[in-house]
Amino acid sequence: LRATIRDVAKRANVSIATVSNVLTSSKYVSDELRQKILESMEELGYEPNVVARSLKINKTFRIGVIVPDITNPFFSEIVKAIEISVNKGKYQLIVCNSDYELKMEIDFYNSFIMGAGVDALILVAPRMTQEDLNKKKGVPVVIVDRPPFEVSSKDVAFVYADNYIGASMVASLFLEKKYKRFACIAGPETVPNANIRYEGFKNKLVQKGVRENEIEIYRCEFSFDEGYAAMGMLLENYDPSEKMAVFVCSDIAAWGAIEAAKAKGLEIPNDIGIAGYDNIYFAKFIHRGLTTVENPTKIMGDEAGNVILRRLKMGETSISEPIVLKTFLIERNTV
Amino acid sequence: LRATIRDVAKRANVSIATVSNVLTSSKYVSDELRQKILESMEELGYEPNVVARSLKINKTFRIGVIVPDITNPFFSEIVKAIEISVNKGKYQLIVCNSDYELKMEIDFYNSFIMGAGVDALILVAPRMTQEDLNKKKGVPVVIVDRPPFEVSSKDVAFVYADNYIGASMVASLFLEKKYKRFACIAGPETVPNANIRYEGFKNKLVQKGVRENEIEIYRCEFSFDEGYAAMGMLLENYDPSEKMAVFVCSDIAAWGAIEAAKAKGLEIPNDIGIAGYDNIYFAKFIHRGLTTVENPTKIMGDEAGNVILRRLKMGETSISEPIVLKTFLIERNTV
DNA sequence: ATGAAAGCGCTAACAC
DNA sequence: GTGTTAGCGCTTTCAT
Repeated sequence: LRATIRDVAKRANVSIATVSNVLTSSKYVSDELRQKILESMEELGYEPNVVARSLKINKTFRIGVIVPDITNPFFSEIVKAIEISVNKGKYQLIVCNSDYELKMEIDFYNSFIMGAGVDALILVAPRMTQEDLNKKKGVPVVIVDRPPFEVSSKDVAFVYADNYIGASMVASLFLEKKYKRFACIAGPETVPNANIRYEGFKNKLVQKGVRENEIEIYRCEFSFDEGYAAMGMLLENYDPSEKMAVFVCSDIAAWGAIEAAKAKGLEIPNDIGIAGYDNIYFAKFIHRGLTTVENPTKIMGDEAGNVILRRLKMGETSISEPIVLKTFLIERNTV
Repeated sequence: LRATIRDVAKRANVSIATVSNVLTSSKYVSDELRQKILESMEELGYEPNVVARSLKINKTFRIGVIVPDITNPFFSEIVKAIEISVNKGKYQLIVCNSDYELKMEIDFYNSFIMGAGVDALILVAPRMTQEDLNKKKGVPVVIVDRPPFEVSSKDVAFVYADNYIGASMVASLFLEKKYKRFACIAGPETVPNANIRYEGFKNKLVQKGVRENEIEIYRCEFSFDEGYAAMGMLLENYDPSEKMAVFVCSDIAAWGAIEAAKAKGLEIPNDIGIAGYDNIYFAKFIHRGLTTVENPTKIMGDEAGNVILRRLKMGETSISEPIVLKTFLIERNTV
């Protein structure tokens, strides 16, 4: 059995309070006793029980992270950045994959905000409605990669980049490169940013004279496989001479789309132009460089962690204004 | 402030024991009272405090996972599989990135096995020495993707595939394809499997008549960047007519190596053959298909979770024999 | 069927 | 400087 603070106290002939004092160094303890206590700990192989401490001080030093799929590089980059950021404050991450499913996401969310097993919660690209979100109890939450909205609590923060203008920049590029037909393989309708990207893309095109009903739209999940499948549908009767450019909702789906196009024998960007979104680490090696839009995973994760740390360590009472990050086009070789 | 079990009891005019009984459904409670209690909970927005429960029952329903880098697809696939597996038992994952650093790994390990903040621990491709590992206290640990060794505790399990024969299969393929020169971009010497892969590769070659001192060896970390850099060194004065084949320690490093070769204008596999290891999800799309060896992430993660669940839920007292998984060559287009 | 009370391991206020 | 003690929120005997 694991030794407790009592065992240490007994062995060192001191009270448990004194042991606790050397543990937390909250009070001065004479060198003599401190030494004896340290020895006793050593001999007993004692380590404090973090659960008991958590109960007492009402802090767990753990932060919940809900993410659609850790296997998607975009998300794993964010999670990594969050971890690095919060490690500065000795916090650990409890990460949950919702598998892109609303129901799982909500289940995780509810279990976190209620059980009090975490000190804070970070939601990455959540799909919940505003209403679900507002069930929030005591724990501070920060929402990453989703546009901000009115929120009932002063304890919800947002960190994101403006996807509308990001998407409009790819529309401009398509026009500049003289493509004749346009399509968007958008993300799921349940994802706010997916719709925003589509809108930004479409509106810019329309504004420049493209007729709205000439802009094709497809939908797919943010995954390689679904990007591949969506492109397959799009290509069903496509003639390369039409010079089409397609904006795919995310890099990982764009990669799938590219492979689908290649499988059909198409040359990129000559037979078809393809742009992604996110600028994941691997993007520069996808088909000699995927043209995409920067979505700063490292900065988003870092800022999310910072917001939490300020709130938790420095006791900042209400949470910051939405943090909006820079976005820009990354021109490479697929458009 | 969050409501406690006392508040609920008071509001429902019952004792806290009765409230607890409806929470845990460990004892029969009359419908009348149960109803009243449920209502009170609803009205107060009560949810049990998981920390207090953990302290009492000495279970946290959390499992620590230490992984070199969640951003590496090989590892994120494993973590995902572990999560899916342990979710069956309502366990959550605390994931820590050691950033491939021994020191961080050991620090995380120690903090986990001592603090008792987790019910079990999963180490993915750890670099610790046997000695470090044996400091283990009470918590069960399972070690994934590392060859088993004698261990002091009966509470350590192993899940892995035989990397020695996996690597020897790529050597055989190289020979079969009539390559004339051979190199291995191995992983770090601190990683047992990195050495085993190198040995398996080299020994097969030697056994088939290649002279040992003709097999070049380079070392790099399991990352894209380091694979790229290592290949850069190897290529410094390489003449394509020499028909070299290089075995890179992991798919992600192999991808880097491939990009480095492409950057030098080399054609793969004509000017140089490259094989990886792991068969990550993306492998089939790296340069029209990376030739590699299956390292079953899904199965490893799943089995690791199962071992833990059996130990934790079914109270299986000592832990299973090492679980060794199938491995096989995946021939694609880079060799 | 329900309640009283002990106690999980720790921290912190208070007393000496 | 050190010790005594209450109590964090829950589960679980043991009475009744």
